[in-house]
Amino acid sequence: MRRPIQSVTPTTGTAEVIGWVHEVRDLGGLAFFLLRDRTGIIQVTIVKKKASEAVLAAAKAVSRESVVRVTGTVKAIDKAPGGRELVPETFEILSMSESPMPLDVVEKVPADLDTRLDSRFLDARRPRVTAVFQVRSAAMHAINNYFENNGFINITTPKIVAAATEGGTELFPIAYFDREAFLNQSPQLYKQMMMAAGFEKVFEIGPIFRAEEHNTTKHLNEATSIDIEVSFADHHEVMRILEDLIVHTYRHVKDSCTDQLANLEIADFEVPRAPFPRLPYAEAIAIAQKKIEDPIKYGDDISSAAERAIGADMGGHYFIVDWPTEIRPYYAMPYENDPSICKAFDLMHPRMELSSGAARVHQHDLLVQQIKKKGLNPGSFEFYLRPFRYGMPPHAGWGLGAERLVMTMLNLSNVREAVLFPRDMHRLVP
RNA sequence: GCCCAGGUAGUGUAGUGGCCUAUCAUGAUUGCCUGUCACGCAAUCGACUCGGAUUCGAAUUCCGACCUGGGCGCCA
Repeated sequence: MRRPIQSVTPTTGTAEVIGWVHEVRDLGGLAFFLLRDRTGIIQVTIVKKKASEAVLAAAKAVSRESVVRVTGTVKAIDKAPGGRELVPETFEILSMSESPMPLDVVEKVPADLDTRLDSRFLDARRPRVTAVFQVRSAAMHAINNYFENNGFINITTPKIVAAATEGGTELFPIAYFDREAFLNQSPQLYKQMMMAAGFEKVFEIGPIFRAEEHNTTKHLNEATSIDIEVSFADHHEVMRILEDLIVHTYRHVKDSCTDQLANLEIADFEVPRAPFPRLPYAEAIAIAQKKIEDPIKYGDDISSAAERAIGADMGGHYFIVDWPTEIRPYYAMPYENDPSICKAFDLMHPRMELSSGAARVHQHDLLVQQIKKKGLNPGSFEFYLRPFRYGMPPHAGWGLGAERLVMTMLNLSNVREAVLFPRDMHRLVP
């Protein structure tokens, strides 16, 4: 029976392990092989005078990063990593690795991100890369659990659509039989339609596609969006859900990923404390005006430089609330007493935006009016507008970028580090 | 899309007109080595993105293409 390497202790007795040959140190009469699986590393020690012919032959033939099965007795020994080593009775090569390798798994020599992504399967053998995706997995698990435990219905909506969700962003056109279709930029319209269906609380975690030619460390052309929509809720309520979810997710990662965080050399993993400050847009602009060179004024989008300046001031997660209606999508609900601002918000990490959401317009006529104001044609949104004529409840929701959440949580320098196979302007393979 | 910086062995780098038969590390191959843990020692192998131009001479200068990184813009 194969054992995970981590489970082999000084008192294990005999063990079978299967893993990749991480390093080889041949001292002459004595040779050390480090074997790695996703749980850890164990030293296999061969005393050449005592080992069988078959073990010696396999050990001589094997190359680094080959897959081998080793059975033998476990010896407690202080000098070995983990306080134990395996003395092989059998040493079998299951799959030889070619050499040279496209990159150095052991990380004696660094590799550029581009080189790493070209050989992502090898890159991901590195413990610190594995750790990122184990943390991502744990975070997504926590998020799914949170929704399931709080009465949300998990929905799946189409990624092939006929028209843009919001205007503005560029879409990827695709051939749909004899028609043109697009990859969806957001589940926004569909999750809103499920409010009219009476689902009350829905969530969807799925891919979104944007054909923007952006070339930055925080944008992807294919990303994972965590979306919710809640009936009879306003923006305050969904902000509370969002901050609660963030705290819950951080706490789960902190509790369940101690080894991974150690691998990533994150010693001071802090769970943020809710409630997060609510910073009105107007005040955010005022902070930015004081701190950055570039002119920024009320009514502008918040630039990256402004984001960072305000983030430095706030020091942790925070919301920017009460945005000018003009710079938010048509479905954001304007305040009744001052329609020039709306019930929209962004959740910010000091480094960047993580999420945006709003209380939505649920009145058909107001929605049509707002669509027109944005210079869009209500005719192309007919499928979306119809539900608003037959009893659409008031509702609110948000979308949260999964990759940015992982990126900021682990302080990764590039969002591509949080995606196995990133899609950007230059990368379509692998 | 714009601006800046780059493209040299499998990987990461040094080299800004001749001293380059191109540096260093890692790697691979071979040999030696019984406690390594970035093992050590010795030998060997392996590279100037492509096309054009300038020049007696180009990895190095110029032009073009392609590719990469960072910043901005666009975008949530």
